Amino acid sequence: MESQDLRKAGLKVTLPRLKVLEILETSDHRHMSAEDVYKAMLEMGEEIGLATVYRVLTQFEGAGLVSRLSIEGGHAVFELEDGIHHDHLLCVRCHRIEEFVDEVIEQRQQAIAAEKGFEMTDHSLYIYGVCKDCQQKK
Amino acid sequence: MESQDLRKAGLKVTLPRLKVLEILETSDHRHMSAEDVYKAMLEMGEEIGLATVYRVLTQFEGAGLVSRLSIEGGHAVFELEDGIHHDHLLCVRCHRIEEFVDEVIEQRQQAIAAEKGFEMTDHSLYIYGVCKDCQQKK
DNA sequence: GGTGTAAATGAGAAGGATTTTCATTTATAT
DNA sequence: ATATAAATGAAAATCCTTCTCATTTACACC
Repeated sequence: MESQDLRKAGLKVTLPRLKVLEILETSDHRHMSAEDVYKAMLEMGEEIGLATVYRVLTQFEGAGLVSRLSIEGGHAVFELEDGIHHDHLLCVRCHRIEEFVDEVIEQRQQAIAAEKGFEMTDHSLYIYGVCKDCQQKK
Repeated sequence: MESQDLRKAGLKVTLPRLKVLEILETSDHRHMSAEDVYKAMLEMGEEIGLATVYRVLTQFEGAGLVSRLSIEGGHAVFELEDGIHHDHLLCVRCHRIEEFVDEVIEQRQQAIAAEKGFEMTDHSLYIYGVCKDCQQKK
């Protein structure tokens, strides 16, 4: 019942928005760029403009429905927000993205911010490496 | 004796390169964008093209003379490489950048990569917050 | 169920950061 | 001194993303 989520966010319930949500929910990939979503829409036979995809994703981000990852050097990717904070591991070969949660790191970050007199608002942590599959393909 | 560093990196010793190095070494700011370096050059009375600044900084990065930070949403900033790995804290108000080293986090990252079967090649960690000065200005 | 109005859309233009192209200049090995 | 490969500057090109603006649509109200 995603229409409710949209209404709650003060967004009208439109086909493009519903379809973008549907794609994020049903795609094999939990992490998609705006371009990925756009292409998936076209393959689905839905008309949409790339600008609308960006707009909708940005609004969803504002509404807390998705999170945006700003990956080093590249374009942003979006993931459905599940309410559980996590960080990311990225394969530098196949670009696969995995998620992890680590309480020790979370706490150390808080401690470091406090030491430096910062009021921490956010953080971004990416671990880059070669995933198991890609190591074997070598 | 930076000419040596340039030669070691297989780069010809040119005025633009020496001047960019000089600016990075003598600036009050340890972290500068390409634009910052470009403006500093012009203020110094040195002719240079912005493209050259980008090229030179990228080459320096390749040579291990500088590191590039890819800050969320914005442009890249560069810092002289001192051989000591560190991560960064960024003030979201004044954009001040501080550095920190934390062994606990480093080790946890290694452990997480190992758990996930990744061969870790790199990582990027930014803590965002409001610095002490900006908290008081509030 | 119509219908006015504010919000949403699509297409293309614009934006900002960075890279590329290419003709000209320069460093350096010989 | 000089040949040659590399470096430079300016402008164009690129990439991702946002904006503009004319047109369409959702939905509150009658």
